[in-house]
Amino acid sequence: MVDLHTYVPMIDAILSASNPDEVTPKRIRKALQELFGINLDTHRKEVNQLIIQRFEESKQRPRYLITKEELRRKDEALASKLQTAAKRAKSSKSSSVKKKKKRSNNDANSNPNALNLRKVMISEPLSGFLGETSLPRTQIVKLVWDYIKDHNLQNPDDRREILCDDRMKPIFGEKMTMFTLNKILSKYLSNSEEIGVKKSPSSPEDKLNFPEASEATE
DNA sequence: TAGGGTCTAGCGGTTACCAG
DNA sequence: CTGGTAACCGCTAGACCCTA
Repeated sequence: MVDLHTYVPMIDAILSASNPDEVTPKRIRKALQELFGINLDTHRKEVNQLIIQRFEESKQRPRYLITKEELRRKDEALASKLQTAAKRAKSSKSSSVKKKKKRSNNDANSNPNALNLRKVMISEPLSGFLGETSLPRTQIVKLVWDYIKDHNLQNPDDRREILCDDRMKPIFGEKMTMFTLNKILSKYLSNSEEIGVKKSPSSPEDKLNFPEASEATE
């Protein structure tokens, strides 16, 4: 039985010396193997868990060479990677489980939906129309619908169609359907609070900007 | 065969309409 | 009455393929 805690000081050292954008549990494990001349493959899960644990604790310790903001961002990035690694390790166990087409309600409920919480920047003239410069997307849609109903702008023959008034025309045009509403809205909404905000690595362009995001998981 | 890497569907929120 | 559909978004669980 290997006492993994023997390697804690070295894990800490690697974590503190590593670039959070590049470090992964796998890389740390491999570094340990090289440094100590051992094979940790049979203890992979335990080692990964220990690395994640040390990472969490390392967040409590100060680092002086970078700014607080930089530190916060790097920690968030690494935390995200390590958490994803932990999730994947968990989910991989169920790979043989019968496929489910839909996720359970429990899963959905345990995940606060980013779409509902994340604020988007509203550009002119929509911001003038709504009187807000940033709101969650769902709230923007709701506000627009409130306005439409308050002013009775739906086509009585086809209530999916919206006949825009003078205030709406510069933004939405003469008329639109409830489906194109979202499409038009998206023209005036931008991501997000700041340039370079963390985006999903799932799109091709993001992979270019965040190449490590797709390789960091274990 | 386990686990890493990549890809994709579904989540929530809004509404009205239509088919079963 | 209920569920599906339509538009849009970022994130993530889960599926699938590949590698060691």
